[in-house]
Amino acid sequence: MADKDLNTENKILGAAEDVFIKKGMDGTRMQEIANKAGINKALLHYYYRSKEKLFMAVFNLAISKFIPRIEKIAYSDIPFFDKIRMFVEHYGNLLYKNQFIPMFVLSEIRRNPDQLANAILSQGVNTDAFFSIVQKEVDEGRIKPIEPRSFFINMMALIIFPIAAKPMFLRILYKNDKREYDQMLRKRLEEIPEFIINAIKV
Amino acid sequence: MADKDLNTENKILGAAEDVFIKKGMDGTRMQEIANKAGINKALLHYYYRSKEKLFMAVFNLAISKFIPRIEKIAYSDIPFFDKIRMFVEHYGNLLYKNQFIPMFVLSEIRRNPDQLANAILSQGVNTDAFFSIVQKEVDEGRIKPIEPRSFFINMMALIIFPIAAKPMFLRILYKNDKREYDQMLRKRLEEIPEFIINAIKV
DNA sequence: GTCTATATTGTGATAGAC
DNA sequence: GTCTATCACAATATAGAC
Repeated sequence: MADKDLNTENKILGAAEDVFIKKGMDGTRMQEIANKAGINKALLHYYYRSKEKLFMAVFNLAISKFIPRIEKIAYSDIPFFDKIRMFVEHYGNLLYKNQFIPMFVLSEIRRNPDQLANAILSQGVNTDAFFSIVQKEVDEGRIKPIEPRSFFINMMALIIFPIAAKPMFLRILYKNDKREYDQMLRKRLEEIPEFIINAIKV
Repeated sequence: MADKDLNTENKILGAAEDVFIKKGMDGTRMQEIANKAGINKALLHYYYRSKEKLFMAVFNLAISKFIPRIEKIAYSDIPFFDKIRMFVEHYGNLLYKNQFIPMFVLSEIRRNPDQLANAILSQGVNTDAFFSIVQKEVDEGRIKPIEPRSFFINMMALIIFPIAAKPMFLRILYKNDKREYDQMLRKRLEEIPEFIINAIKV
């Protein structure tokens, strides 16, 4: 972050990403962003008029990178269970490498649900592709009856929750052993699809 | 809240619970608590010396009410799968009736992990009872091999995540229809145990 | 115990020199 | 474009009257 060879605007955005995503809107100080970017507070306001606008730039950037893009996998020509495996592997890895993202998004939406949910919707989440293939599996009797949205929520819960709740589970169940916790998270990426498949197969 | 027949200290604590649990430490203003309690700011400091101390009172109270107490179910004399059903039913209902609790706990632990995880640990979470009965089921070949902590996390994920992420899923998947979302949450309490049982049964 | 008034501090934002 | 200095306001906390 804040590399010497970036222009000032990008240095600011990079530093703002770091701080906002770790600490959230309310927990972030403009001073900390300025320090991390190697400039002073006044320049933040020169490039982005307010904290709110800088935050929205970071939020929209985060959303654009971390919204699940499932159309490609959904419409690909592989068996349904392999689609599950591929999605969990792909999306789980993305979040594993960016572990602060889930709590960032959840916290900010809790703080300001209407505006920020709209920010997500306006970037075009496309879950319909996923829902229709799940429904088709159900209709054709290849998996147990399940409401596609519930199924989606189950899958996201199993992927996201252990990352979002890491600060808690790490201390309460794993004696603050970060290495072991991350090992568990990686192992989950293989176990979750099988867990799900066993749960729904006929 | 702030009923006329409560003494001042309890009026304050009740009002503080309402506000802190919805908005978190950073999002809460002492003025709002005072208003909701029907008193003025100075009295808050008379009873609780600082915002921090008032917050800790609320946090510890929340923890004492919402930590899962699994020993009783774990050691009861019913089949393992019925224990799962009973726990999901019981704990799920508790959180369903207190839907702000999960994000409150997760957010605050993210903000201040060491102090607040200790606050939880010092109230004595007892997950060992649960872990040992899961391990026994595995050892005796009645369920598929699974690490007890992973299993616990899966179960908690399926119960908690749809509540914690409600502000997001409600708007993105349910067109802001609160009634339908709550209906889905209640229905899940019956579906989750079967989902889990299918996933692990041999 | 409860109030009003005020002190104190922190922080987002702006003015103005260079 | 970038800086220093400063403003303006919000929020916690305290003093002191009753």
